[in-house]
Amino acid sequence: MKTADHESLRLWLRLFTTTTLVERQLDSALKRDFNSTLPRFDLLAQLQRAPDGLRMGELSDRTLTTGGNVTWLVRALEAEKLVTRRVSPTDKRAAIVRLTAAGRRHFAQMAQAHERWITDIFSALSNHEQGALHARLGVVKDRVRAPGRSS
Amino acid sequence: MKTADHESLRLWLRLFTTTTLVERQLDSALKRDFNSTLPRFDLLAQLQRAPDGLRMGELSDRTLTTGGNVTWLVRALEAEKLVTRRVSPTDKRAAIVRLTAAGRRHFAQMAQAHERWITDIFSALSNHEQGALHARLGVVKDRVRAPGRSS
DNA sequence: ACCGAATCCTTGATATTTGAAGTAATTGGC
DNA sequence: GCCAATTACTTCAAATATCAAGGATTCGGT
Repeated sequence: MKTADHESLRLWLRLFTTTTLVERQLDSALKRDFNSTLPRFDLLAQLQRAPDGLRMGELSDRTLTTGGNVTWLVRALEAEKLVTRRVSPTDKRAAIVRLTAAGRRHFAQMAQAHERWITDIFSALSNHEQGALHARLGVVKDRVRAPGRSS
Repeated sequence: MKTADHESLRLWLRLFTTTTLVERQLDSALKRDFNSTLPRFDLLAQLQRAPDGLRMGELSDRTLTTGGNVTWLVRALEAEKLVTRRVSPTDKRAAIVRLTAAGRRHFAQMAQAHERWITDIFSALSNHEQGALHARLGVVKDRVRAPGRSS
């Protein structure tokens, strides 16, 4: 009984711990090599997937952060000329954010290193195992009812 | 090639997303029902496992937060009479933190609800699948070289 | 015993995130 | 077309977290 009862709890603890550890490693590597952070990287990654740009709200959904935070992040990235904002022609309330050419270049470099780090970390698992993990996590994720984000 | 290349990336994105979603759900449920937070709960959980108490540094390791933050959290919990601190008899630099009786009661209530929430979320997976997930995550976790934390 | 190095924590400045409230613009039902 | 309800953002204060620096203490070799 004891084992079965706490199985989920142990799983959650491990999920949390593992994710946090990976997150820190990535974050500190981004800081070290690019003077950036994971939230910034995440935001830029979303933008890169969207050649036509994204609205603030879409960024907020996809990066799983609050609107206020997106405003803050975008302001900083804009100051560094990595993104631009402009008012949507069809809805004056909305702002559309895009990568600049410099932003694309900068992101491309980070993405390459980022992928190396990730691949290295997860190379401890076979491709097949990674697929299984991905699928199982998908089941859990759907159960928590996710609003946005692609994957 | 494309699929294989980005397999790890997709996995990491999903790991991150899933964990974040679960984390939020738990955090807001703790706030709603107990006016608490996940970091507080996590800290109390570590203390409960340690009847003899833990030093600040041990708490910091096990909860994966910085020392300054542990100081802050413990100060708050102490003000609520949920934990006590005393100087270690063998090392005057160290402070030993313990749950109070009230802290134990309070934690027990939260833990019960917490376990229900977790069990519910992960019930989407069979016991066997949970075990497999746990094992795979363990492999990843070990690879990232974790310093502390039990599970 | 003594001194420099390492350890344990706390502090204070900073950075980041959230959450609630406010502003502007759009929509939908009359 | 008009107005209340909704939506998209921004702002601001409060909550949290990090990081570097500093004080106290202990440890290790001599």
